[in-house]
Amino acid sequence: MSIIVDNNEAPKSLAVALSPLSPLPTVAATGTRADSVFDLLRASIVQGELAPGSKINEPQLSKLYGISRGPLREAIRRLEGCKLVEIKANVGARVVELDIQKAIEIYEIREALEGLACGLAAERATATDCDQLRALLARHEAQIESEDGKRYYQKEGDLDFHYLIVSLSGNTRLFNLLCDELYHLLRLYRVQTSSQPSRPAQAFKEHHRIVDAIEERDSVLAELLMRRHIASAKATLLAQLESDSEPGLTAATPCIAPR
Amino acid sequence: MSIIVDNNEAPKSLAVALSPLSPLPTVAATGTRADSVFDLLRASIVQGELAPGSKINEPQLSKLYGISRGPLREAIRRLEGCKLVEIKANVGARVVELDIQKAIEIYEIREALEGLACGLAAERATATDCDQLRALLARHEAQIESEDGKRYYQKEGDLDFHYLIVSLSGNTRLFNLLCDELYHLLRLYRVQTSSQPSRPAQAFKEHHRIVDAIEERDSVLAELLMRRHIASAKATLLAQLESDSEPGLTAATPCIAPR
DNA sequence: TAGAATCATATTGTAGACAATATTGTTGAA
DNA sequence: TTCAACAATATTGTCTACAATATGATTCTA
Repeated sequence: MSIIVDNNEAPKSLAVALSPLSPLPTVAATGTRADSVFDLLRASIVQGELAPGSKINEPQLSKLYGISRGPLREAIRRLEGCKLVEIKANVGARVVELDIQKAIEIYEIREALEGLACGLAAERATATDCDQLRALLARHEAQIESEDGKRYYQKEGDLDFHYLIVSLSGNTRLFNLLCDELYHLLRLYRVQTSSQPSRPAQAFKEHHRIVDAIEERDSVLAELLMRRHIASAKATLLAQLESDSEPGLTAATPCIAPR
Repeated sequence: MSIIVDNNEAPKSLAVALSPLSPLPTVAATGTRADSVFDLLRASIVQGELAPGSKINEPQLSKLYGISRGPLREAIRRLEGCKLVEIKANVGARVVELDIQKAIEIYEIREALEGLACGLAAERATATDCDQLRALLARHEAQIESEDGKRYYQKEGDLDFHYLIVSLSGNTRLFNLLCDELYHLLRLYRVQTSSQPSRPAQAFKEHHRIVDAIEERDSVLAELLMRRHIASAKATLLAQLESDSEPGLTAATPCIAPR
């Protein structure tokens, strides 16, 4: 069932590049065309290849991916469910436009949900789970040495940590909510503010404290620390967005617009 | 904003009865067929007309609603986004099966999110907003007198209150998350445990205390009270689900399966 | 020239037919 | 009788074509 799209620019072939972003193995394997294209489109949006605010042109994309508009439209509906595109009847879909207001809303929600997740993780994590957390932090410490690793840590490594915590919460709906929806939006923001100095060292320290609390089964503290951690991240992001907002938020984004 | 449920069996015509459940006016007006059928299907699922676990048969439903499978499939994708159906590739969609585990997960999330919403509402609510809340409570008090009103209060009036609080939070994404997704699932649970004695008087008292806190701009207290309120509701629901679980949760549901 | 109405074009929404896959029932052998 | 392989059926996945709507350009009028 290999599908080969041989155009040079923009999105890649269906088989390759199923978002190297996802730390957890997604199904994919035997999915439908609609599923594959959903993954590809999501990756394109999240990586900024489809610029925020840009139009989703169905005939164009269906030609690009080599599928008909039927499954494409289903994929777009799923993207709508993830809040990555907005659909207006008889007009079509556009990639979501990010702004400071939306960032605030997302981080308010994230703070509540990850606080919950972290508290639950503290109640439910086994010794093995804690080992896993420590191992992840050790890896991050190593990566944080090099400049490349630092950049990775800022971009994806941080999310790795949060993925793991959320999965340890044992609440699968919470996991889906955060990892299948919110985190992809966060990536979109990170692409936009890619020139950040950020605060990897500080974040790393906070991660350690959070794991301490989880190991001690202190769910109240774990929740509190995670909420603070996210509040800090929010402050950092907002500061960057505000400093960028004058020159024009969307204009500054890397954008390979579909012709 | 009266809510009337007047259908006897199964889905209705496209024009009529676009889910009388939604307290807030949804767009609908000029939507596509896919939008209309989405609303109808969601109402059918939420009201238990399409039994939990039952198969979504595309040719059947497309004939029933008088549309082709294209827009129907888009509607089903949207239902998947709301977690009301589960889709397996090459097999199809089934109405979600509710169980105690899922109820726990939903209420854990709800507690965190509505706690957040209530805290935000306390920070942001204007005097007019508070008047609105008081007025709603007064109406509920009147309704709670009669048996019919009591039943209404248990079923929908309670959600009215929560809708209002969430809308006062000023966080539109939070509003969508709760009102467009979670609350519909809650209704599904309520249909299943429709024989409940419940605790309307107690809930009413708690609502009043919550409004007190919001009026006093005490966001920490408002969050705390809301979380407790939902924790109580969760305990009530779980007790009912457990008492029903022996005779068979799904078998006991009212179910008018599509022929 | 400015604005409104009209027309041409492009894009979305929908329908129906076909292909691919899963499900069900049947037959045959052990 | 039971199990497995196979065939028949039903259902999902996909494609193509057409209808409905929106968008943009053009023309006409004030």
